Amino acid sequence: MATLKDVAKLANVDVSTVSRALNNTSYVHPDTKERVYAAAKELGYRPNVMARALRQGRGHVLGVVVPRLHLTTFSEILQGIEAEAQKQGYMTMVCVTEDDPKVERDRLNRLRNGGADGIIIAATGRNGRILRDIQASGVPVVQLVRRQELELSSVVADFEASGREAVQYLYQKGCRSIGLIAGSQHLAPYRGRYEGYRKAVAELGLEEITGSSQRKVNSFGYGYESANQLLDENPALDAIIAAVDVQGLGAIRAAAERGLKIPEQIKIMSLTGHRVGRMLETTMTSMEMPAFQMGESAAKLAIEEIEADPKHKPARRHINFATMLVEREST
Amino acid sequence: MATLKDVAKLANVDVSTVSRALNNTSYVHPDTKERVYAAAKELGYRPNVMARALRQGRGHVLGVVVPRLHLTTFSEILQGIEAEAQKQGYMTMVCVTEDDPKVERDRLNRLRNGGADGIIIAATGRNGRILRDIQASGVPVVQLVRRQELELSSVVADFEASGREAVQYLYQKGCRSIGLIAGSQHLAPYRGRYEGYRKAVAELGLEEITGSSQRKVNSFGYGYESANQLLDENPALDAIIAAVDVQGLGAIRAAAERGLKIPEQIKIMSLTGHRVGRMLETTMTSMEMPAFQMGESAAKLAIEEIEADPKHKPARRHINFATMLVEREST
DNA sequence: CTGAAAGCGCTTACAG
DNA sequence: CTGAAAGCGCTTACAG
Repeated sequence: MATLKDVAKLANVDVSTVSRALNNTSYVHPDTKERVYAAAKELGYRPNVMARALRQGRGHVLGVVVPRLHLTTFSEILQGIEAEAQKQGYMTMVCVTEDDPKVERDRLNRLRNGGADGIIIAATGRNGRILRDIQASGVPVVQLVRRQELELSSVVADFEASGREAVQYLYQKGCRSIGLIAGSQHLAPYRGRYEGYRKAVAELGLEEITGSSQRKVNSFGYGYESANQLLDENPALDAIIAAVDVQGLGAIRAAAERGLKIPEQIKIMSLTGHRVGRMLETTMTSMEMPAFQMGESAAKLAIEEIEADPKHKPARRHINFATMLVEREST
Repeated sequence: MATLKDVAKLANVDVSTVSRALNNTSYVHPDTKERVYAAAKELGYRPNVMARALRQGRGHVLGVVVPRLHLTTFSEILQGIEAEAQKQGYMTMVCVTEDDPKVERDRLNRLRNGGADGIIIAATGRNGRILRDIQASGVPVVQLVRRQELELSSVVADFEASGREAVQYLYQKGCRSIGLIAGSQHLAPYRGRYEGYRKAVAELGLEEITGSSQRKVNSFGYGYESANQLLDENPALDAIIAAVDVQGLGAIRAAAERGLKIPEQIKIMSLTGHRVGRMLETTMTSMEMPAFQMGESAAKLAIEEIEADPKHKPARRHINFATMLVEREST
């Protein structure tokens, strides 16, 4: 690989001149510039990003830490992050934790040692101190979907509102016995959805009916088992709200197996649309969140903070995206 | 951030000794070592990965280039890559191209300039020369899912066999008019599936019936439109094979809208399982590919070649994973 | 307008 | 067993 030195030799100038010419970083005589360009081209010169990164103290890398990608909104969010990163000249380093705090810690440590200029994370909630440390050391941290630490910027969807609106919508559709597949209360989004559900149900004078399962929370099995539990214990149930799409799929399956007609006998909807809802045999009503945009937004926040003048770092920001009811056949 | 120099000063030794002690790279007196460790700990020293990368000419980074992630097997494959990368001390840099050759070229150029030690790519097929160049320049390239260049290592599923076996399976189930949602013939996997289909149909003396659409190939809409076309043009159709799951969902939807009973009146299956097939109201038979393992395998190939003695680089390898028929309710 | 020098933070032959 | 020096490939004040 040709280096700056090789180009300099061929163009008969100093490496510093080559650097300036190639980066347009200060005036260089047009003739010289031309010679430099020609030499660079002839040698197929490509700047070494690691050297530049070391020198500038910035590698133009965004670290992204998520629990999972497959069949998850994180895959769509990640596409949004990557798109924005591309636009701004950043690369995206991705780490999958499976929500294991130890794995998370390892990856964070690796990322902070110069691997990433900023970190976007859907955290387990067990490494809060490390995250605050990282932020304090000058590497901005943006929380994704799960807001665990108030001191760190975040991009989330309004899960509480989505829980509330779902109940109101179903009530207006005539439902009076509305079950919620609640999910893990350790994680902010599930907690938020439950809060919204709880308040709306109370306001409407309905009974609170929740179901859960021992399975992995973001799974078909979780939805399937929880729905069966809800249906077993509440013969009058006329609606099921699932926290996420794959749980909703499980609930649809459970209802279908019992011969319950959707939506006539039971209405089912999901609080987090993956865009899978519209692809089903019976398409599923859901509260869609703008996942791609949320990714872009998180990337913007991180990059803005990375590139801000160190003396005037922007304040922490919490961005809350509204979710939108998309009515389909299941309700 | 504390540097080696700071640690050296505090421990009263030279930086080189600190480096040796911390990396266990040659004998250091136990007492010295202890002092170094203590100093490093006290300062919260973390090695700067960029400096190390520049010096060693290797950043322990794997570049992964895919067309898309959301609702795609690539998200699962990526999890496999990332898991193997983690295990071997590598980070994963991901680039999403949307199958745009220009984006692909840009990202590849960025990756090769020191961003990545090896590249795993599901390529558009339009940047073959760049890929061969990269491989020639010492950065190994592994093709993923789509084998476009014979000179480059690859990890794929046996798409041709999956097409063939699907036809044989449906034939044995009694189907005699089997349609294929073919997909783009520019891309190796679709071509492979079609080849398998074509041969099997010919051997069995059946008619070749294919459908397509103008929509984005890996989409619900593509499957929906193609299925409608197949059903319109072939009243006797008794089976539809979709190339990928999301197309299969579209086909199921199209059949359901026409009031066709699945599987009694029409059987539907997919040639590439995303694990979505088992979550449906009518679960979908599919040829599942071991996506996670394929990711691990691609990462292993790449890392092996990265770390091989430059004098004895391993030969190119083509790994072909068998797919497996998973029978469900749709057939 | 351009060159010479220092330095980003490491690693690694080379001495001793 | 450890230190001093060179160097990975750049960028960027500092002169002139």
